[in-house]
Amino acid sequence: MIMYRRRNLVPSNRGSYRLLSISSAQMMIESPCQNQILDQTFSNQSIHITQTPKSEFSHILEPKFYLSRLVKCKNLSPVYQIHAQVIVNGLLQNPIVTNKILYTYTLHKNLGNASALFRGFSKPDPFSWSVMVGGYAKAGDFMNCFRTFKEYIRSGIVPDSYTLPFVIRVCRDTKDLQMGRSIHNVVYKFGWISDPFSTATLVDMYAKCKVIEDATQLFDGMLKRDLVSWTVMIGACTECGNADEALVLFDRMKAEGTVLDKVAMVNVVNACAKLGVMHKAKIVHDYIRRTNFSLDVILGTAMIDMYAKCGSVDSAREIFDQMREKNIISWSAMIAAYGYHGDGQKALDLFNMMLGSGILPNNITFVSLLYACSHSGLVAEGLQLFSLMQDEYGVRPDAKHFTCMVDLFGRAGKLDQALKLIEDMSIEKDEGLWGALLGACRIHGHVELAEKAAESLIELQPQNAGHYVLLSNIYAKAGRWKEVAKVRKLMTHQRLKKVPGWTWIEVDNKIHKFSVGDCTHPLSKEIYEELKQLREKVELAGYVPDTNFVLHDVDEELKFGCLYAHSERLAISFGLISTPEGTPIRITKNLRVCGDCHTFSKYVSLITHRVIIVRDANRFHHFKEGGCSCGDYW
DNA sequence: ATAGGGTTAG
Repeated sequence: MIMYRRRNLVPSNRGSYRLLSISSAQMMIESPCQNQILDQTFSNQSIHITQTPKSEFSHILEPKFYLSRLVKCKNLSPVYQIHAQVIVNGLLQNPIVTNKILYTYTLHKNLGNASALFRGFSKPDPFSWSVMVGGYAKAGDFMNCFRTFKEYIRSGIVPDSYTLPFVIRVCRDTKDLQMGRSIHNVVYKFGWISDPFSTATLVDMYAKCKVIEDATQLFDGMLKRDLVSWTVMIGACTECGNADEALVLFDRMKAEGTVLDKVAMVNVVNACAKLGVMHKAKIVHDYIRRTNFSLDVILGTAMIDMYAKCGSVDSAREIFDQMREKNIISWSAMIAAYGYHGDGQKALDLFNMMLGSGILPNNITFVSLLYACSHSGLVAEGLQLFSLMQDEYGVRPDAKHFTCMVDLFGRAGKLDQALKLIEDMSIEKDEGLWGALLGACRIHGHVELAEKAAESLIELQPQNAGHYVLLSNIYAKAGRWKEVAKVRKLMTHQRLKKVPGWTWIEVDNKIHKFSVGDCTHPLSKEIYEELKQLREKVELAGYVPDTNFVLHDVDEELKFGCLYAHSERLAISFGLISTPEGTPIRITKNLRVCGDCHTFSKYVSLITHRVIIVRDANRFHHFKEGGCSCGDYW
């Protein structure tokens, strides 16, 4: 005699039953099969049942039997089968089995079945709660995730710490700092603060919400730091603009004897990329070599980016060629590397190679490509790519693509086309776009258009003092002193001040940092002298400060004294001078002013072998002595 | 049986 409630299983054909729904299955808990063992074969969610002597099928009453089968489920349909089988065999009372089914539903993002099953639990244990909260988080249903979490906390049962990382991650992904802080309180209240999982996730959450102070405080207070905590903190420093500190942590971590894994290394590599210091990049690469990591896609791609941003596109390419597996991100990173090193043709060649290997470009690939074109003066190619991406690859241009195109036209002196593009575009215009237009106006002295761009920038970022200064300079050049006064007054009124720029010099693998007028560095006298000499050489070589360059930031120039804001031209002049043989002198100027997002040159670097690298908004342009590889628009 | 950290653009 079979003891389950047959009405919950619908007969599909003779001796065969189908599990109707999870809620009807719940009812089966009350009447498990006790006396009979059922031999079952399954197809299409149907259970074929024949009665067999108990001894031959005792294994199907073992929880282990179901657990191992649940783990192997690649999709939902075998899960239904197993679920039905569990019901029929009366194993739904076993919390381990039932929770595993619950977990398997959430793993396949079927929260409907999971919650139906969950609701039938008279006393969900912490495991069940955790699986539900995590399930909603994985499925991207953040509302229900938080709701379930609250219910869990209020349910009165003593919670364990497994649920926390789920909800904290949701706060991180949604950048919901307020919720994150309140979860932090819960963590504290239940004494989970000593749990490295919860704490590491909180550190990560604070970092991604850009509150490095809270991240640091938590990390410093940790009693035990494991590999992940260190990794998260290294990433946090980089994320919040302190890559220097990230590398200090890397050293501390090694000193404590922690062995880094690939994920940790990716974070260290990112710190180097952000810093842009070749010396550090080499140390990190050495470490990676010594530890014999295979270059997987992610680590390899991160290293391509690191070498490219540290100025060596060749080393980047070496890594690229060494990688066995490459995905679209690796290709895009390498294309971008050529782009910001001013080698647009190589970027295009690589793109064609990529297409040849059957990899489809995405929106980011096209950003890198268009960038490469604009910075190499490849106007026709850029235009062609811009239509190709839409017609051939169905990539809708976003603000970044338009920005590249405006830059492409602008640098090539085709301001009217740039303007037309902006006027015709239907998507929202962001600060990058106006910045690109302003950059073009600066080069070509288009005052009215620059005024429009600067005004739009101020409208978008009213707190960015740099925009006001630019606008005021535009008015000053046009002799519109009333407007100048108005803008300056507006600035004072809003208590806006420009953040001073800083400069760093790398000599013999050592970094020397100083800000304008700062003489605290022991070698600052020599540094200023070097800059002075460079300027003299530049002028001897025929460089004349361009007084027609109407829209530059006068304050900025005054500050830096020896270097011009218009560093692109300066770099060409630099190309005519030589550097002391054998001494790697790299002078890097960083106009890091108020998040200045235009195409102003952000760095000028001078390297041995008479190669000049201009770093412009994170991109590099190479100039070799006696020539310029960047097209004719310079 | 369940939990934390990774790549391109900006």
